[in-house]
Amino acid sequence: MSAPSPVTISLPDGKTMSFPPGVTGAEVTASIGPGLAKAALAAEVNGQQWDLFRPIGTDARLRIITRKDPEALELIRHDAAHVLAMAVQDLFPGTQVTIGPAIESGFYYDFARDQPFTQDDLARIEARMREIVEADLPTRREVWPRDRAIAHFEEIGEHYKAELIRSIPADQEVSIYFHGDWHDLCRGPHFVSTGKIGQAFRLTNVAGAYWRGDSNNAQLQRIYGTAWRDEKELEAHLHRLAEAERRDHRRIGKELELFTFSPDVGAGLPLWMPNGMVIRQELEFLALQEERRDGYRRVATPHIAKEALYRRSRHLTYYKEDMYAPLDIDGENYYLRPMNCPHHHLIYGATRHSYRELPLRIAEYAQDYRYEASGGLSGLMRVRGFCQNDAHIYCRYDQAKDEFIRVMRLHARYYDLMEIKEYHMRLSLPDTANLEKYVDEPAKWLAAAEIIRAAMKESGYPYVEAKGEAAFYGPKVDFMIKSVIGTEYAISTNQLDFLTTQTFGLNYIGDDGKEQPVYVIHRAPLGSHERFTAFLIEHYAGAFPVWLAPVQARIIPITDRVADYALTVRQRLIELPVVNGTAGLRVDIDLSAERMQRKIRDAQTMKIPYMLVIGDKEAEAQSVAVRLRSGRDLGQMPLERFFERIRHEAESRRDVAE
RNA sequence: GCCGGAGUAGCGUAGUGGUAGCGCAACCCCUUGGUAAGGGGUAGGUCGUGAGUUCGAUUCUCACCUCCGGCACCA
Repeated sequence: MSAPSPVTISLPDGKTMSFPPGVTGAEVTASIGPGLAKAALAAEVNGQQWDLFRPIGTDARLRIITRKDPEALELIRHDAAHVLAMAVQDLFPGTQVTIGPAIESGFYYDFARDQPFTQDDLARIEARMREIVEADLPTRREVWPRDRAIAHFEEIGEHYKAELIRSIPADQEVSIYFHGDWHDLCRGPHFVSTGKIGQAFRLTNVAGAYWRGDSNNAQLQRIYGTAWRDEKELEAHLHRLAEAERRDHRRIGKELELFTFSPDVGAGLPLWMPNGMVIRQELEFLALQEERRDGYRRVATPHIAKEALYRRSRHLTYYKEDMYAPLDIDGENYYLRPMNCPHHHLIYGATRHSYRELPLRIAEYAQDYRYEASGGLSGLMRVRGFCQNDAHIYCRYDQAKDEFIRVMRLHARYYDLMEIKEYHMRLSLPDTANLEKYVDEPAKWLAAAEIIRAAMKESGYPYVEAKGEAAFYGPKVDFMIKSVIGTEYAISTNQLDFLTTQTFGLNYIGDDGKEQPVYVIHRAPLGSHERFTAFLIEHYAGAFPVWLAPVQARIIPITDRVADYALTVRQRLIELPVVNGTAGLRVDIDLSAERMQRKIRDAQTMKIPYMLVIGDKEAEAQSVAVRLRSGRDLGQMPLERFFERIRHEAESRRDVAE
């Protein structure tokens, strides 16, 4: 980093410009080099817009950005990507460059090279990058005709670059950025020299990535790095990563003994342990209560079905790749079901329905199996066997919007209860340019999308639209969350289906005595047990509220003298009537020979909400000494008062503020 | 599925061409202790699975399984 001083820049018409006192002392850099090819339009200094010149028929701009500016981050990262490419080509001649953008928290560059980069290579590359930054090579921008650029990059063996330029319209010029002799096709902007990047960067990892994001293309090697304005920011970022790792549901799932996997069962097929099962059951019990309030009725259906069912449902047309191969039973193909809709549709179809009895809402926490791509499996977030909080609502066309809204409100109740705020809603639509993934009924797609838009508008929830994300049978609203490692998942869904009435012949008798088609809403506000629990583990960092905690209270006797009293307290807690509890309170007792401090530590490690310390004083007073996992000591509390407190928390599903 | 990396006791890890240590957990003994680790001892591993190379493989090679980081996929 250069010494703080006022900055003077020469501009194309010979004038120079110096910056006002406000930026004196700050590091000031320009987005394009002093070899500015064309004139500047405007500059931004400390957030203020400065008009400098009239445009001279060009898109070239001068923007002044100090390193303190948040925008500097993107420049630093983009510059770092260039310097990364320089270093790689310097150390590994013959490696072709492709693209290298700035991304959230860093940058990457994709290279074409036969040999993989090793961890040692990364260290060497990073060292070379530091030298290039130290050398402070000046940046220069040139504008070339497209054809010259293609010829040039082909000549120097950069075939990927040449291909990129070919996709630019023929009459356009392209900008080439030079850092010393090294140069790259680039739109810019860049700092005036490589020294402006600073040294607060790290190369983090290498990964495979397909050329132009298409798995039919060659696979390139992507080197990722992180870059910041100063060491402090870098440290803070690394610290955040470490914190995220501590919340990772895979790690906590192991520590708290919630679930496990076995190679002998298979990839993506989770085994729920007793502690994890508590969370499942409590979620299911919550769903049971909420759905009963909303008029749902429960059903139960098998995990498999014959091929004919999935032919009829169109799963074998649109969804076969995601299904496990069939089992041959007595010469017939049976499939593990990937969804529950067909089974539920058969239940609807088993009886006649009058318009008066609609909507009919049938619900089931139902097990599904999907043959997800092996590389996409991730802990409980993405699995091959899972249990969905599923329900299908069969209604009249004129009821669809209101039913959809009703489901949105159900989502809102769940999200409010669990204080889930970090998510966004996505209206998932078909890709009209690529309809083979979807049922070919353009008018019905439009009508369904309009119902959802109207429902979303009326309920007032913000959302974004996304093409190519719909189900094959209809559009939907997905609730998108991010895992702790930054991967986005749909955690809840609310879908509209116009196909089923045709494929399954589902209808109702209208007030005119004639058969009318039904509309179907598929919904899973709690997603699957697997993904939702994974999310909750990370959301709560394993410190579940009392209603979800596998163990809600642990009794810690200080001496053997009070063991009998401790056992009595435990039994009274277990038998305490709790309206919402699936099976009373979950309380255990630490009768080990360890010291109290040690027992407290063990309970803390398991993130148990309540530690009930019992010694002679408590036994004498028929009380418990209550410690919260936050570390707060609530002191001695009469038994009855503690019973009231924990019962209230379990029933309301809301912890008392600590 | 693809590219790369990795699999050693329940968990976290060290290590080696001559069949393996450490910490935590477990178990036993001593300690009966007042809010995050008292002390001592014992047991526990066919080093992911299978094949190959070798006098000898946990170590080297290959295949498979599983996991991790990305990419692609993701109702």
